[in-house]
Amino acid sequence: MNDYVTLTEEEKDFLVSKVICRKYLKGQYIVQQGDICKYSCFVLSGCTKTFYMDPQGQEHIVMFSIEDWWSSDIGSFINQTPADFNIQCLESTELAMFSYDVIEELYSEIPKLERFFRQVTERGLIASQKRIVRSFSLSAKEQYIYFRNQYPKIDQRIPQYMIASYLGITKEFLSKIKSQLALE
Amino acid sequence: MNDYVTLTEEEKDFLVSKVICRKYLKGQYIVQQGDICKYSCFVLSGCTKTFYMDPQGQEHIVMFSIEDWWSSDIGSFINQTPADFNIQCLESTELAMFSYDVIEELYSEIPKLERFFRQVTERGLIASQKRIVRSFSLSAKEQYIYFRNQYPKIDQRIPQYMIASYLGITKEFLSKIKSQLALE
DNA sequence: AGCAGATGTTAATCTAGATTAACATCATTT
DNA sequence: AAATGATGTTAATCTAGATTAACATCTGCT
Repeated sequence: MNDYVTLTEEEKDFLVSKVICRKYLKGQYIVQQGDICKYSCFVLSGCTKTFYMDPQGQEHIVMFSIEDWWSSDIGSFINQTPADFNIQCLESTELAMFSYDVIEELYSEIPKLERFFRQVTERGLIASQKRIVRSFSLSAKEQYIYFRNQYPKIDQRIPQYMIASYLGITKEFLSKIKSQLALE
Repeated sequence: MNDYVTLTEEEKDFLVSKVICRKYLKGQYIVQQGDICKYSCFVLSGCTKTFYMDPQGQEHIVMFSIEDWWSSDIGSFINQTPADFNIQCLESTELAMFSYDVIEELYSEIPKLERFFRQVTERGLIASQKRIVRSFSLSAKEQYIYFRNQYPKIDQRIPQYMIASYLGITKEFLSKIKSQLALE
């Protein structure tokens, strides 16, 4: 965060006093579908997956969040409505958690943060739109190659079947793609 | 916009003095892929399509913007980098255009606008994420039904082959879906 | 009126990716 | 070390949606 906003000592103290730092264990849920998402979380260490469970019980992974990423169901957080997504820790994960009430307070106390969070959201929107374009202009194989480049480390940290779910394909087909790529 | 921010008379005057209102004709481009997107545009009347032209020359429609929507390549606008998308008018279209330089000026003169644009971006991000989820949890037919409900009017205003492109399917398959739905 | 270009439909064939199921590996637990 | 459960691979078959191509309609234009 230091890269994006410069805060005075008092502002820093105020911010730190309002943020909740908490550690979750592997497997624990930060948000469950249907809950109201009370916190917007900055990942200090570890890894989370954000996923949607469809009526047929199929899991669709929307994003992975690793160190220095944000993790929350923004739709639920912003409007304080039931979450569409589950967020679960794939590893032991440390979070800096901004609660809904506190974030409004932070905006009025430290107007620079309004700008900061606008920019965070802008980057999120840009990434999300790019993902839509990829999903309909690239083949599954191309998307997997893109994924591998985008997250060179994450690939080793999470199981293949979750990568398949993130890409919107089956684990069997991902396996086929990987063996194809190995031959090339 | 009046629904989201309350401005004093001076603020209103200042805003109006900085915004460019312009009319485009059907077929004209507001942004072309590779350009730097200089304006973030609010659609006063008419309709635009935002699309990506892939290396094979295939057109992929990312969104339609009608009255009261925003239309821009935010990625390009925010970072002042070459645009990934084309934005073209499907009808004669009136826009309120906020230039990159002016928007920064507006944020510092009228801090309330910083909040307003953060909220606009948040709503955009929520919509974009929901679209991703739909694209991998709904069949083409279900997505078309969703589209028809979401934009009951747009359906009559734009050609079928563009709707197909928006849905990420071919026009022939959309035609098949429509005749299936007509029988039900 | 008649022609050209843009849009829409139908039907036959093709393919990327899904599904199913059998088997392989690897960790944990007992 | 054997057993259980979680993960990964391979191969056979199936299907949603793509492609191609022929034919309608529906413009506007001369």
